Amino acid sequence: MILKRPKGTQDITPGVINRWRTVETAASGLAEQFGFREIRTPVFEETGLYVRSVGDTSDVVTKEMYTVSSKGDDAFTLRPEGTAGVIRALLENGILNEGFPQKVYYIIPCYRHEKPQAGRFREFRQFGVEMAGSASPYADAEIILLAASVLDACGLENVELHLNSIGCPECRAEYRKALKSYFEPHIGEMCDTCRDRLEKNPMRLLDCKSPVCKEIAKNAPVITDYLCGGCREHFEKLKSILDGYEIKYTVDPRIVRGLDYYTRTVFEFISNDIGAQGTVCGGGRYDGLISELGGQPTPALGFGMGLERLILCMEAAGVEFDPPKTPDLYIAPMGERAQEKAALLCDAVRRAGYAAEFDLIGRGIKPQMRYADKVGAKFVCVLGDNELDSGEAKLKNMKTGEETPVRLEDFISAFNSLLLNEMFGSNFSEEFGSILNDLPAEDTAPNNE
RNA sequence: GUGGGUAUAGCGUAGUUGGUUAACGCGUCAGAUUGUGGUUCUGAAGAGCGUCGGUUCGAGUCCGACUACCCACCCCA
Repeated sequence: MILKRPKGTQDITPGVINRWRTVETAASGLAEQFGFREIRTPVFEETGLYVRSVGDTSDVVTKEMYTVSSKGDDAFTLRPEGTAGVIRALLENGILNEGFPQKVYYIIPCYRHEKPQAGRFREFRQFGVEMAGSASPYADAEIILLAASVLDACGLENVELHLNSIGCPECRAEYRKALKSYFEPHIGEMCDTCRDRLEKNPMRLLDCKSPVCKEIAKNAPVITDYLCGGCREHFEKLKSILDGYEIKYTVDPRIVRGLDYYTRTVFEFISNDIGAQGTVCGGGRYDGLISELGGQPTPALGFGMGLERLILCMEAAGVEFDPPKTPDLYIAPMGERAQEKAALLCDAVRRAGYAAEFDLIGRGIKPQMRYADKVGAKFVCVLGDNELDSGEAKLKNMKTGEETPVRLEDFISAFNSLLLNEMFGSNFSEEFGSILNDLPAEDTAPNNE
């Protein structure tokens, strides 16, 4: 009986790992271009961290956390999101004392006990960034631009940016009052959860999908009419910066976000191609979080991008992923004596910086050729008694079928020139080979990245 | 937590109104005269039809329960 993986998790098998490499290199590369440095924090944190940051009434905290007790000590929770742990780490390591702004990014697995569905998992991976120390709308624009750049680099064009401002605690209080007085007369007609929301979190009333509530919410007051002067100015400036970047967005007053720490700017990048869970990236500003977690009051903001959703979008759009790495050379030994030689030769080729394989299961020549073809080997070298006795073998170019004789004693330099010719043109090694041969082998080999 | 759908070899599927040794494609392995791949041809291995229990002379095909997965609500990445 084969055991099954836990519900809501997935295996990322070798056959699809290149999809992940594609998005991870795009994300980390762009983040670093924007001046974000990578940070890595524990997968579990003290439960209280999430209760204080994400919010003790949020769905994430009240019903989705994987909390474990550790030998009767404190309760720990598998991180349901990245921001809280990263801010904790920035505080704990004094990084916020090193000057502003601080900009970090991460690629991490997160855990939420939800019922799995298309684009929703119990273990999912996020690319996230956090920036601390800037209250400027240029900072908001900067992270939105970064997110848009990553989506763009992944070949996605049908992902829409939805933007909103939910104000600061002051103007939000005004807005809540307005919402309450608007909904109160209608509350009898609305669904149970909404009745509950009226007191606890009236902003969620706008989000309800039930037709009746939706209809009622249609004419509800919008937050943008209740923003205080500072918040309004911030939002207007952000929009004009985005216009300058020619980033398209729609102002969507219904975006309120389920994590309690957000203030002012909130945004989502939404796709229509991957089912009901279309939010590929969500983020915003959280100016109150750092002080909430015990630091000096410091403006901050960030976003999280769901990598499996990102990959789903790319698959739906037919985007080509970076191809997997293939062997530069496959050595096909025939017989015991040849296998010994093949093993040593293979080792030498790898030390020269190339990817190489040889037969490990004693197959005949034909299956070996098939294997070499299947794994996409660029060259094959057949090694049998003839080659061992004469000291000369052939390197077969699998694309052209062309065979080049090589002396086994200077196999590496011959292979080097062959590959360089392949990459840069037919006479490359004749013109530059002598220079390259004087260099250490490692420096002349392509690094295959 | 609520609702709907599906469940046949490693993967993707076919299995008519229940009836002989469960079929096909891909993949895997092996051959097609002697040491060379990608095409083609031939052959082989591999499931007893999610589990349990019913109905029946007889069930992959009908009924029930359970389980798993998928999708949707909710919420979010």
